[in-house]
Amino acid sequence: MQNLSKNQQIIFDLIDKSPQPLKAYSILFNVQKKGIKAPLQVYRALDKLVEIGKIHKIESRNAFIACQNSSCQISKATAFSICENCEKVTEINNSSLSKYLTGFKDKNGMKYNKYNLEFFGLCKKCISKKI
Amino acid sequence: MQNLSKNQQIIFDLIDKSPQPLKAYSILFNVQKKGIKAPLQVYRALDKLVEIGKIHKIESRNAFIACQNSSCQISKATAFSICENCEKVTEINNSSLSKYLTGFKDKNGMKYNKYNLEFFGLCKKCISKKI
DNA sequence: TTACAAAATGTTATATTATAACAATTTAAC
DNA sequence: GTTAAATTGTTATAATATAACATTTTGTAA
Ligand SMILES: [Zn+2]
Ligand SMILES: [Zn+2]
Ligand SMILES: [Zn+2]
Ligand SMILES: [Zn+2]
Repeated sequence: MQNLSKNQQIIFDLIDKSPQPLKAYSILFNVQKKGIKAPLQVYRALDKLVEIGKIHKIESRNAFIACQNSSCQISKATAFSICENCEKVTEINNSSLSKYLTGFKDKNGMKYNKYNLEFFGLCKKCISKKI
Repeated sequence: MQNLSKNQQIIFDLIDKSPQPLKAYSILFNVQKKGIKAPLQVYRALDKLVEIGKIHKIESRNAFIACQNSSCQISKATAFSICENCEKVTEINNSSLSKYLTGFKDKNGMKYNKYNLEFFGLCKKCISKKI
């Protein structure tokens, strides 16, 4: 766990406080008052934060969420549940699932060193609202 | 299995013949000689093809691949292996995996109706080349 | 066979997401 | 202190995707 640089810390703090995933340009808008003015500054910080496992990218949403586990072994094994109604995203921390997927071998002979899994459905709240 | 419209058929044929996933603007470039001139025409066909399960979107690559199974129950349960060296993508068809994931229940009480899984690593060829 | 609705198409403009290229500054290691 | 690596700053541009609106085609049923 290394120290974050100024821009990395500003952007991580914002994402970490957010209850839902944030998009890059929404992050940009929110950190402009702190002196981060250009998309590239945001993307560079995001790249680094993803690389060190402090945040994850939700690929189907082009959005970023703070890691809710212990940096997921540097983002090598990630799983999320995504509510298609309210867009709430939760990181799944389930050892049976991660064991199964980490140990998974397909017949194609590929050697996997990473996976990303996204489940879609309705969250408890949205089910109970019968939406 | 409904019939495809003209644009849908043109674009599906192109994707289906391709050994690797295709990106939207690469598709656009390749079908301009067939009269499809605007991005929106491509995206509309892609949306429809995804909806009916003839193709899948590889989210981490923003690219599209023809379904290699039987339209994956209308794209509700998809898994891919992606070589990070040569970018070869293969659709995984493994009933143990799909059973496990379709039956997966997390403690958060969410009801899942869909998932997408992407494995990353090195394909056989790239391993043997020791890249 | 006409009338209607749904789906698909055509077209222009624009929004959103992401990177290239280059220069300067800060940080960390030796 | 010198150097290399990482980070930052800045402008421009590339790549991905959708909005809005008009028209045409297709399927269905009176
Ligand atoms: Zn995590
Ligand atoms: Zn919800
Ligand atoms: Zn499929
Ligand atoms: Zn390969």
